[in-house]
Amino acid sequence: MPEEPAHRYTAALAGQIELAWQDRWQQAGTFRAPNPSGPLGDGFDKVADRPKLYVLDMFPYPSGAGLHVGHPLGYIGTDVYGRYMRMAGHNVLHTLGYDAFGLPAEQYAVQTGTHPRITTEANIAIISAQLRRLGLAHDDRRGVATTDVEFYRWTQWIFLQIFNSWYDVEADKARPIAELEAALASGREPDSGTNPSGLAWADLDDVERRRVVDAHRLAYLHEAPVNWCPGLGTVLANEEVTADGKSERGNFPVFRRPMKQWKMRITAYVDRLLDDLDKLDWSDSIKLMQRNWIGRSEGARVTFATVTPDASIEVFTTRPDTLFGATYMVLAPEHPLVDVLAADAWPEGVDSRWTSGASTPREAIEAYRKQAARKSEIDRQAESREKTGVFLGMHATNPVNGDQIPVFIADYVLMGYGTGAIMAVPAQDDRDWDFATAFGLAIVRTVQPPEGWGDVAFLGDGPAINSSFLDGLAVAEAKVAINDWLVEHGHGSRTITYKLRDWLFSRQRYWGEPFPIVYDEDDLPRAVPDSELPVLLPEVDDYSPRTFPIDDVTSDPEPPLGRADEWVEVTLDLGDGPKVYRRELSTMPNWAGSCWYELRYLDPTNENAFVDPEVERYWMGPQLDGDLGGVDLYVGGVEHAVLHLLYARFWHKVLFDLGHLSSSEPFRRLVNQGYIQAPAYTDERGFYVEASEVTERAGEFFFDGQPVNREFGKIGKSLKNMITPDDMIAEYGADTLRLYEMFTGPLDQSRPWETKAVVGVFRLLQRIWRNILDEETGQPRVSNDDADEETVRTLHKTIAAVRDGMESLRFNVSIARLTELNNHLTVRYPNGGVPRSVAEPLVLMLAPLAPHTAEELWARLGHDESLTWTPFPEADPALLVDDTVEIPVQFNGKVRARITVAAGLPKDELEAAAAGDPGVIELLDGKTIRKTIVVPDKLVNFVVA
RNA sequence: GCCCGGGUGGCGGAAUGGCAGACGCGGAUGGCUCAAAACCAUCUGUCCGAAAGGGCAUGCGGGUUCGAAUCCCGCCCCGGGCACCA
Repeated sequence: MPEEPAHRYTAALAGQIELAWQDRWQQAGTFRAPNPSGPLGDGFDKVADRPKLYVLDMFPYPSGAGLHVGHPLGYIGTDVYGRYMRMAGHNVLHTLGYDAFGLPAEQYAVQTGTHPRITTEANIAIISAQLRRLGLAHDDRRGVATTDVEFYRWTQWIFLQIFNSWYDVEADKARPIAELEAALASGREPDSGTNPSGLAWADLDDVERRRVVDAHRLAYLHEAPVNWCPGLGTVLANEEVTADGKSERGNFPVFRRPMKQWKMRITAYVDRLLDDLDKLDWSDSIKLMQRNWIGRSEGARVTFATVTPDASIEVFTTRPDTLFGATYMVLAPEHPLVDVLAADAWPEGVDSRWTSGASTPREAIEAYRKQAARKSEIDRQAESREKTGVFLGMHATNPVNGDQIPVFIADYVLMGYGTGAIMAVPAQDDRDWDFATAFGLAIVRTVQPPEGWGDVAFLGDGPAINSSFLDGLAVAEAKVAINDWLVEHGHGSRTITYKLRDWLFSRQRYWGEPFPIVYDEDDLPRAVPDSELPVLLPEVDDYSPRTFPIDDVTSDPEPPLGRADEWVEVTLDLGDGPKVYRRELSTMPNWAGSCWYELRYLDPTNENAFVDPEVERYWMGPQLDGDLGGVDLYVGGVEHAVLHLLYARFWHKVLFDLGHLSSSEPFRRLVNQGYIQAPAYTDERGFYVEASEVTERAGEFFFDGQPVNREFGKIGKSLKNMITPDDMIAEYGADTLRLYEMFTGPLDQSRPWETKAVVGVFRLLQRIWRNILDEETGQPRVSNDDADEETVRTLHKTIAAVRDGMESLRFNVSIARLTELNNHLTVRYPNGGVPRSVAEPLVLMLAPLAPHTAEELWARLGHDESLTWTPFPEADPALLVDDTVEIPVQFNGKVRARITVAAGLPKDELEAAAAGDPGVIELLDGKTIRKTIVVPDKLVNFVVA
């Protein structure tokens, strides 16, 4: 029997309402944000007097699995905020595109032969349907994908801007490379390290000059160590390499070796990337992560002479004050000096621990390098690991005391940081201590540890000892003194180093942006002219790179683009007549598109520029003195705290330097949303198993009959624990899903998914609906009577609290306060008749959170227009304060009584009222008041004995 | 290993130096009903107590303060990142 009232708020009704409103919004173009000019400029005059607001989400990768319930957390958050701010009077720009180049589509293509574009477009279609169903207020004209030809054409253009630039340290900004060429021609010295020949510019031939210029560019070719997997024919990410040095796919050996790669000179920007952090509205934790990642440290370079002339070892140290305690040295196994320095034979009486049993140093080095090449960097830095290494059979001279100290290679020293070599001071460094202990090396303390310090390194401050002229100085003083000494005697200099390395920009893959670069007969790179853009990704019949015998370390990769024979060679006229050139075969990394997509959203159809300057200035330009400009609110996962956010800041600054942008930072305010976590399960081997097929018996978890371990982590394919929004929408509707995700906690907090708790917010919508509409007829059951004073006060307190929650992105509190208001109405008006003067603000406050339901209620209350542009209710400050307040009276900080007094009672009167209260007098009997703390409107605390 | 974040009832959370546990889920009891569901009402941190009332309680240990979930120090556990996953 269908007992249910015809107009009750059910999942079916919610679904109908939602689809109808989504169609209506789309037809009306409700969420289209007009630009100040250009093709998207229609209707700007209507919003010209509003402040602008640019809200941005980190865009999704269109994975084949579609969206999971974790994705929309941020999207709903920005949607609620954007809708609220629009009602609060702003011109809001909000849209969403796709970060669509990437490995999964390519790997699928390798396996199936399906073109990644087909897979990607199908995935985008699925995801955009999922997103549309959430009712997000996006401007549908702006949602570009990084794989669109008209998008990556500009990614290539920006690459060329970077390629055709150099960093002028004097001017502290990037400048066009042509200006460098002009300066070099008129006598400017090349930057250090860019002219290995040492000859004057006039004495260089054309090719040598081009090499010098190329070495200045912000995008340049460089030998960089990578994980080379000949069996797969490609370079792998550290995460694709297993602990024992095999590829995760295929289980082939992986070798760490240098390879010629494109790099981006992000290190030229370190100081600006650091300094400008101060001006950004980002959380302190993210700023700290970026600072630590950049890793600026002040220290000294110290030169250690060896018996080989012209082959002294340069080290960077942050502790030059400990130089007297340097009892040995370590080079990274890949360090170029290793081959130069290594002795031909072991010295007489060499310690057997130093040789690893090899008969000559070179033999030991070769074996050790092989072993080190199989380890990941994370592994190599793990402090817990046992220290390994081999002796080079030779010594270096400690410049301060002339001691001959042995030189080793060891994998705990990395080529990528500092100079790739260290002076080892076991007494003041844990890793050096462990190594020295294992190899029987001398340990000399040069900082006095405190009394009773154990048999371990001492990293703290204390007076210098065993250090000649430094003795007695504290660490900071000793650093200054030794630096002066090093400079004076020509053994070193004060320097600053950074952990940040230049950005490795090449990928030996198919599904990415082709480089707009060709090589000439001298094998030097040349820019493809802007008029030849885009360089289209060619068709190939096989998406995999050429593979090699699994232990062929030395062969060079042949990326998939090499299979496009007709494409690889191209005839161009680069100003010296038509010639045949060979194209760059690698593609750009996935990060490239995400470095500038926020700019393209502003002007997605522009064919003449990546963005129109006027449009960019309107949406992202600096607003006040000291403001650097950028997106007004950027929301995304904290996993992008360093890489994406640093790369995007870097590109933005280059474009700013070259005069293409008015803003010098891309993201003015950043909020990291939390994760929705879900249980994931690993089997005995540590591999993830499909979470939906795991069963629970008596608190234990089983997969396919075998016990598995439960952990909580990010939802997604890698943990095999997908939960999709589609099921939730089918069961409750999109507004309920939106409310649930916003209700489970503040936006920046992670939370576990709990399907059975979703019903709570569904009931809230149902109760609001019932308080406003008759469930039998669907007609309003509100009255035009005035609300009573308590209801009016409750309404205004709710408005203030809801606004506060919206602005601080703590929507859970806004929802709780709306629930309280609605509960109050349910009790006060059990038979209907909620005053319209309360019902309407309630609907408007609900609108950013549950827009479909709110629109429907608003329409049924008799409004023809969408409430999207209706002003958000404002609280009357006079109604926020009550006439009387209840004050807790504490004894020694514990509440013992309560008194009710007039609000705003001054301190002395409040104290008198508390002391005069009969209950308090009784409690005070026999006690002495030592002190009284009075906080008006808050509490009274008697400190008694 | 290094860097960042988090830990409050059975569960999600509220309170950011001033009444710990708002709001919701779950649970209990009652109403309505022939009955069930739905709905409505009341209760629901824990221990002692018939009650009144009181003790304990915000991962663990210490500290600052009249007063600490909140600030400081040390530890434990969980999550994120570590440069070619996105």
